[in-house]
Amino acid sequence: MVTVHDVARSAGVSISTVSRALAAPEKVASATRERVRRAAAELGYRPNRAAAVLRAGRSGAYGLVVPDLANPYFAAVAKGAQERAREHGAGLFIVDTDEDPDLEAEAIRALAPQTDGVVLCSPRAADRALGALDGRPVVLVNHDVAGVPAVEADHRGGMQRALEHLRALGHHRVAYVGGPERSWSDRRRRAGLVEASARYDDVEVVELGAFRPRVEGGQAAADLVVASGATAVVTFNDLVAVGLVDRLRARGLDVPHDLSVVGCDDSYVASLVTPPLTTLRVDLRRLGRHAVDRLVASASGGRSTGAETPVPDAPPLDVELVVRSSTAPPVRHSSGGTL
Amino acid sequence: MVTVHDVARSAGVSISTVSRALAAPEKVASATRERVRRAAAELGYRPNRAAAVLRAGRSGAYGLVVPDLANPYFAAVAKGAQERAREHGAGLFIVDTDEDPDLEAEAIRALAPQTDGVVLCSPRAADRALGALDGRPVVLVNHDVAGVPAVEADHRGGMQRALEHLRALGHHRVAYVGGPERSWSDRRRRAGLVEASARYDDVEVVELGAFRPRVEGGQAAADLVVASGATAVVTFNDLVAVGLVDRLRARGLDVPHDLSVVGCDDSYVASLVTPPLTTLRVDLRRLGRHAVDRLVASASGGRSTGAETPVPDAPPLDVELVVRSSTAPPVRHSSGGTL
DNA sequence: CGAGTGGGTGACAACGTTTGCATCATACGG
DNA sequence: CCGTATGATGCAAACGTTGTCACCCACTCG
Repeated sequence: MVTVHDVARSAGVSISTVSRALAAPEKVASATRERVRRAAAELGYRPNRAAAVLRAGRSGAYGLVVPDLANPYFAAVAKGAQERAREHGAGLFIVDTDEDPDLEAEAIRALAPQTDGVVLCSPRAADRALGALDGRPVVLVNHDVAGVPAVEADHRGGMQRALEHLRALGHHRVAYVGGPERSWSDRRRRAGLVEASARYDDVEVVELGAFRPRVEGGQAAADLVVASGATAVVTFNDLVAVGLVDRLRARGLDVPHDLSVVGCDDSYVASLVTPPLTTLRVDLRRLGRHAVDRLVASASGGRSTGAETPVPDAPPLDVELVVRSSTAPPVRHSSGGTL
Repeated sequence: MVTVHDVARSAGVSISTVSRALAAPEKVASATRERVRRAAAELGYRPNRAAAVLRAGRSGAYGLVVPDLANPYFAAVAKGAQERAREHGAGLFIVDTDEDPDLEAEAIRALAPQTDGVVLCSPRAADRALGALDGRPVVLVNHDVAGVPAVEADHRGGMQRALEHLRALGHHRVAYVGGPERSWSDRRRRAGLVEASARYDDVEVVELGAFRPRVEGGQAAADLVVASGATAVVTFNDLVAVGLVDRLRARGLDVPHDLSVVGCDDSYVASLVTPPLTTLRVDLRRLGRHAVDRLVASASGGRSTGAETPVPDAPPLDVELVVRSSTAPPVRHSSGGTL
């Protein structure tokens, strides 16, 4: 193993100079710096992370906690976060909690001491989670706790756009098929849609209860949607939309003619199913990148100044409407007058 | 921060005893062990990983290199690997190389010194990659290099099952729509199908060239498949199958009546599209778990014995055929006699 | 009853880095 | 030409853990 000592000997300087030349280049004369750099490159020196961590207290690695890596939503966030961490020269420990709050708390407890900060994505037990971190830098994704930096998508704006789209098509009664009861995202989306509808007096929103955020959830919701008399529906995510479409078809109803469907997330199933789904797209990769950026900012900022450096809250990420074939004007057939 | 010293003082023993009581319980008297354990728990002692790594040389973390986390295939493998690593009490650094061979080599170079071993999943540059690791434990997934432990799925058996299924339905001419040219998986699947067909003298396989392993690839392949005169087709993966079905439909052909389609992977799109795809399922999560198990085995085995402990090659994971609605007997319409 | 044995424990060195402090040389102002 | 300020460098002490070695005691066997 090549150590600072080897580099120092080869460059004819002391180990302190080597360390400084690599970590704090401005503190060393440029000639020396170059000599050290060359020697390091030549010997293939790679600083021992463990030693640096031990001495300096910071680890050069961050943590990311997600409920389910197999869910393309979180996979995309993880990809973005990983990418950005790499660009910052840091590693990323990814932990999949399998949606288990206990596992989540445990993961954080294990992660906290060996990382410089943790990104919590859609935490299932934010309260306990935050307790386990005692003051270590943390960034929340899809969650909100007073005083804790967070990164989020502009759900409100997205829902606004979805509703405008449906209204422009001529829909006046729109159902919302919600996700899990305790989901923060669900609350935001639901509220966004209701809020958007309040702006118009010719559109009303029917809120439908909690459903599993999967295909089965959509299947379970379909009959309620039909019974609600809505001509259009916005779902918690794309999978729910897929299940909804599936069940509607089984009942002989046609999407979009009998019912317009808007999904959420634009996960890649949205474009694959029949009909391709109109959906709300969030740049998840970017969400992950942002989260890491904020973490880096609060981690280094907090350290260098000593005092609390309140990293300014970033503006929420744009949510855009992707129009495909699952939305259309409502047909005014026999049931047209029932509303 | 609570250190061994604090625990030692509290338990009235020396730091060595504390270290042993926690790491090598059998080497310490049970009464002392209990006392130490209790003191540690009471103080909330958490060993400093960095210090342990620095001193002991092993890091308690593994690395996983995947080409694309957003691909559900790799996401599933990553999930399994992460899960198993956690069960082993280790962390997992996941690096997404974005299919870039350079990034892959760099990732490994960065990962190698700070982990106890690395899992390379579908490496894009296995040769360079392995060079970068100089002798550190490594396990390959979906790849094969002489002398390097690997974990793989039983592609041969899977293809055998797919072909038997199609033959039983009455197909005699089966096309294979291949994936990327340099893909190891593609070579295995292709060879598996050809090999299976060789067992029967009433079935022949038409191999079709390299296609992108995505929806577009399938769309591009569709016309060639039709022209080939095959009545059934097996694709490199599910996405290709989806693209294929899409283009066939656009041409007014029906799946499964005009052409039976078998996908690969049973990624979750397979059951969502219309018609739901018959496909070959691999338990990817298990694949990831196995990879980590083998890594742990070769990492600890190699260390404890000193000599090379050739971890026995694990049997390939079962690949099972999931029959849905994209396969059916060929119809003997006008073109029935052409073959 | 003494020597040998071995389990249990403590003292201490090392792991490779960062960093506060001391040192040295150089340049500048008086 | 000397004193001081300043910038560049070296020395050495940590960081918290593991593991080697030596030690002590109790027990056993001759």
